[in-house]
Amino acid sequence: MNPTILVVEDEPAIQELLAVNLKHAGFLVARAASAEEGDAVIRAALPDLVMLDWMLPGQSGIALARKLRADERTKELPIIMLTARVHEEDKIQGLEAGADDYITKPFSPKEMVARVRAVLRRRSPHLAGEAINIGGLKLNPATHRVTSGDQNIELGPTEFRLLFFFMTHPERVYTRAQLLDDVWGDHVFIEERTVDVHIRRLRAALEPYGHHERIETVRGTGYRFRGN
Amino acid sequence: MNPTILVVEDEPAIQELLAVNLKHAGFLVARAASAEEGDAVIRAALPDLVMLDWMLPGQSGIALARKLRADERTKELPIIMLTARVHEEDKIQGLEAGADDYITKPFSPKEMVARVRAVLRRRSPHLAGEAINIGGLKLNPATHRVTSGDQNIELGPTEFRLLFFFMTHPERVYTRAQLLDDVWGDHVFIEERTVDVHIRRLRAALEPYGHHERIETVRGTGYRFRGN
DNA sequence: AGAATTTGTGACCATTTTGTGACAGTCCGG
DNA sequence: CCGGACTGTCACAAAATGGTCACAAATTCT
Repeated sequence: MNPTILVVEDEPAIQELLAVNLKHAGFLVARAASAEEGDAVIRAALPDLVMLDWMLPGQSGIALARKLRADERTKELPIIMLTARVHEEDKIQGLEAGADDYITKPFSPKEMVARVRAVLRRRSPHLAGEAINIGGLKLNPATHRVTSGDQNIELGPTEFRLLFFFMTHPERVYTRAQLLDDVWGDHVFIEERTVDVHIRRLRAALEPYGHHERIETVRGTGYRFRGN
Repeated sequence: MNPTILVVEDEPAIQELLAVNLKHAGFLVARAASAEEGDAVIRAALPDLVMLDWMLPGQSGIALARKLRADERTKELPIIMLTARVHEEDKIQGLEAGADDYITKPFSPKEMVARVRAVLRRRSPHLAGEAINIGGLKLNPATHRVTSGDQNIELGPTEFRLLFFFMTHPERVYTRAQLLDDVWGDHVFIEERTVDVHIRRLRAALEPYGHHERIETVRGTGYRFRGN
């Protein structure tokens, strides 16, 4: 359902930045810190798109791109190159190597995500994220907006992520632990009850529009978003 | 409730990729980086399926597979092998070792998840997250919903667990002690008559839909869920 | 039939689980 | 450096659930 994106980037901070924003946009993210590692991951499991840093320790990103294009199995794999700057000659090299798009640092996260969507859409339209509409409650991942009819619903960041997760996984019950894992991130140490509080805040925000009852409590287990 | 999958894979990036996609599909994921570690994990807590890399440092995956098949307690444990390529001879070895399916690298994450579901479904449908349907009474473990036709049946947590147990073990008589063990958990100290009360509550909840008579009393012994 | 067992039922209350409001720390833009 | 937005925790309130009990009803045994 959700596309998997492989991020090949040696700088931890930038890798993290990319990963967070992509996850936030609903993508699944795999990471690699070097071209070799990226190559290994790709040989094991084809992602839907590769985001490849131009400059990598050891084998360069562009070399990996060429290699991918040369292999029958990865010929079609979309590639986005990350570069400090694109000179004309780099561009030519890159086009040769077969990148589908470039993103130059520094980049805005929103733009980055938009580029990823654009490339995915070109390859296979259904992978790109469209606005989700469930019973009149609309969430647009691209514009980061939640609306009901023409009314704008203001949400804090966490509320937004929570609602996004629910709307992309309707009808299914999630425990507090699972929600912490999926919405907050794996390694955090947060009280499970904190989830309750955010559920409440989200409900309060949706309440004026009547959508609050979509978030159902499943006693003894967790919460569920009613998808119909 | 959600099936647990043990991933035995030494390559961190691939392990992560597997884990991310499996979690996303609603599975709980345990990890091990070597056959030995995997073995230990399995002995500590039986997962519902093992995804086993063919090539592992030290003891090979295939050796672990054989070992699992040889042990009475893990004889039935579904195994999916991850291989770089399957030669005919590997296949024979693998079949001997008792793998239920193979996934050859590179694989697409979506396909991988589909395979896992397929294997689980073969063993026991409800583990694949499928609803159980007995005579029009439907129980969906993923959404934690019980329905008859399009009517929603509200159940408390214990009632739900009890019904789940019955529906996954129809046609068989259970004593109160066995039910306490299986539905409540081993170590509890609860009056046996308490089971009767919950049976009654469950019957009451099912009664408006005519399914109450499925729960049959076997005098002098216990209860049975009629499976057809 | 009458007594003895076993199971069904309704009610009660303690415990557990969830909802809510408040609060203090952090982060960020101005 | 200030003020506002946002988050994670707490403590307490509200709700629901769960285990028992006492008694009724049903079944079996003499």
